[in-house]
Amino acid sequence: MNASRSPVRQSSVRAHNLALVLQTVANSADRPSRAAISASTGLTRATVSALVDDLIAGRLLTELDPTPRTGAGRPAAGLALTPDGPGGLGLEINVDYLAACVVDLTGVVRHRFVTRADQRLLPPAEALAALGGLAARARAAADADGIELAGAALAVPGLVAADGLVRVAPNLGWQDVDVPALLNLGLPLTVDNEANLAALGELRTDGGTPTFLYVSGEIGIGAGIVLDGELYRGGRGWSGEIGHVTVYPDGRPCRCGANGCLEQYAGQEAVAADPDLAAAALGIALSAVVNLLDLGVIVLGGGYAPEFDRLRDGIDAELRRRVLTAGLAPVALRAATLGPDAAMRGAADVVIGSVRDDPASWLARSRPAQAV
Amino acid sequence: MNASRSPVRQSSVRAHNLALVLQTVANSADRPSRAAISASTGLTRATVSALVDDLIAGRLLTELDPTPRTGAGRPAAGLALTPDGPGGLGLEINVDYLAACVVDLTGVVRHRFVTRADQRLLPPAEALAALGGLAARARAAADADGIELAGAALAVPGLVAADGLVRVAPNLGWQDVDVPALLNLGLPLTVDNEANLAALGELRTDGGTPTFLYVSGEIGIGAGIVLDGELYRGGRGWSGEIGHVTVYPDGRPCRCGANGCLEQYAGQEAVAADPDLAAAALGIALSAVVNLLDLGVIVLGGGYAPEFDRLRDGIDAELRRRVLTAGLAPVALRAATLGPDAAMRGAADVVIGSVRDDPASWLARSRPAQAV
DNA sequence: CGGATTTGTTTATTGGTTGAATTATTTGGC
DNA sequence: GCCAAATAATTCAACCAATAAACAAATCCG
Repeated sequence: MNASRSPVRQSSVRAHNLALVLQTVANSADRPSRAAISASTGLTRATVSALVDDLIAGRLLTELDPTPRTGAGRPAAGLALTPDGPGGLGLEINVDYLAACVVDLTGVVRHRFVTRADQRLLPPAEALAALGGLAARARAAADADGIELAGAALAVPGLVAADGLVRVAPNLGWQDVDVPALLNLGLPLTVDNEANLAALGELRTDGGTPTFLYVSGEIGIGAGIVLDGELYRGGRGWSGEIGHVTVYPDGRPCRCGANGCLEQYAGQEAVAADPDLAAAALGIALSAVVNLLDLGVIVLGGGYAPEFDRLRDGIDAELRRRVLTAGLAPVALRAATLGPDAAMRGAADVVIGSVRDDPASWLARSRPAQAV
Repeated sequence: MNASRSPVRQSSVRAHNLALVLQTVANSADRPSRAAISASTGLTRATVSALVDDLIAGRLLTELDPTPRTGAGRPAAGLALTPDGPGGLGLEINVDYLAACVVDLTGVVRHRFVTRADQRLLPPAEALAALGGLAARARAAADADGIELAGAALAVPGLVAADGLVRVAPNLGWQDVDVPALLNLGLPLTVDNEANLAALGELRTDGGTPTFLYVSGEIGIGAGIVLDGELYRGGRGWSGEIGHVTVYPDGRPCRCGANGCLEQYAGQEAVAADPDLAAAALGIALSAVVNLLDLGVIVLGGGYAPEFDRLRDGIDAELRRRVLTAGLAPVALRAATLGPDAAMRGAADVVIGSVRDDPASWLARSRPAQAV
């Protein structure tokens, strides 16, 4: 148990239990009743009722008239997340497109906007201005649906510091771009690495194992490490740079200055040129990850997903050979289920996840002008 | 915020705040007063007083008569951890010795017992029986000091499953040894990998950065990954197997069946034979770790500690070359401060850490026979 | 010696969960 | 068709723990 550094007051108890109830509903396949929530959380029915009342009043839950249950006794009222409560604005900027989407609390993509254009030619401020326009359209669409955006998150193909400063995004040609200063949406904005956010997108859609590695193969190679349902960002937010893990110490020179980086053997071009070489290199690097972190599941996304069948066996062979515990428990390899939208979806999920994880803060917000 | 799966009742609030107060005292360089604790935690003085009363009654804190303070106003009563409260029993079994120690709540090693003998010749049951004898001596010594052992933890050089089952300890010749069944001390027993526990030992003594990698070079090479002050054990508890990270894909064959594992280039023999080669190989593997996990500190322990000066530059060179973010923030390399006792110390620290992190459970224990 | 100052305790209040009793709404048996 | 059993949800008194504010204790300083 890691006792965090802050005191707990009674209101924290309520905040915690509100989150507990909301997440129980969210993670439930069916529509649980108050009594079912009480049974599965250990809270009293009375307490659950009180909490649910708050969540309904705050437009996070709805009671469904048609009760999906049978048996003897008073029928239960099914509870579910509201599709017309708060929503998340997911944004992505990448080499050849801009994208925005609105996801409601239930996780459904309600609106999706994409602009194809080469972003490498533009100064960051212009690219972000264009993205701001897209975001405004998304926001108008959300307003029309009665969805109040709780925040926005932006996926960037680069290293992002904790405050949203993009230190370097090589394929965009960006360096030290202060995104929050250039992209003011009037919403709380989170900026994160695209592989990180794509990993979170996979987490939410999969629903299965909460601990896995997501590897995205584009021009560069990035990875998102999800441990116990949470993204591991590292000390400075620069985790997951698997593209620069050394595979062949004296191998091909990399643009980063080192030799034999994975990126040179399993980047987009390399995969196209020689899938077997790419698979072997990936297998070597992934074995290192599994030996270090004891992950049971690896998800291949981005450009790897469509090539999955061509890569699988080659990767598997290396994993079986090089992972110390491969004999005790095999490593599962899967293709990502989300397509190219993964990062944008993950970004939106981060926003709605923040509401689902801490509904009390959302309910307590100084209610902003509804649908300006 | 990760809302965990359990409900929070009022008693949890108290449990949390008890831990908060106790840890505030533990992490304080001086002897804080109730008022100082109140200021640094945000709890009311009245609340702190009530909590401190409980902790004193439960023999976790003591009030120090000589108050180390000056100024105007009523003098404060200094608070400190009691040296005669609960203690931890740290155990270690390794290739050529058995060891046990008693550490009190303040972190001081009160007693230490070591038996040198080759454990590879013995069946596991016999080795554990001998360890049990050592543990009994340690317990008697603790009793004589008025220390009530809160539990025991055992460091083993091998893969340990969550329930204490040692799946394989190659250098002991163990396979599937059910340690808790063979070593009944009448105390809660934790079994963990030696590198993991040594890492925790370093964490407690260092007190500095809570995120680092501890690498221990013995016959095999193990690593403990400490993230935000907590050991990362991986999905099945088998994290940190850095010894089998591939360094040279087509290199020397390893006893694990793969080729080019770090262990073949930086194990005990390899370091002795060619320190430069070992340093380069370590540097390559450590670069992979840093690229993946964004760690800022690496601690070299075990057999590496005495060789630190010979290894440092070679490792550093590879890190500078191969870590993508080396230019943005350098990686700090350090030798471990704890000697060969690190794992045993870490084991004892785990026990006293469990009391410090959750004093409420300790206070609520069905008081066992004192000093049987 | 008396005011200022800081520490620690006492007391009434508040917020939030609990448990038991109560009300509500269905199924099923006679 | 009506009553018993069963299940769902709400109401209400009790309790637990933190809070705020007043109060008591112990020292320094002028």
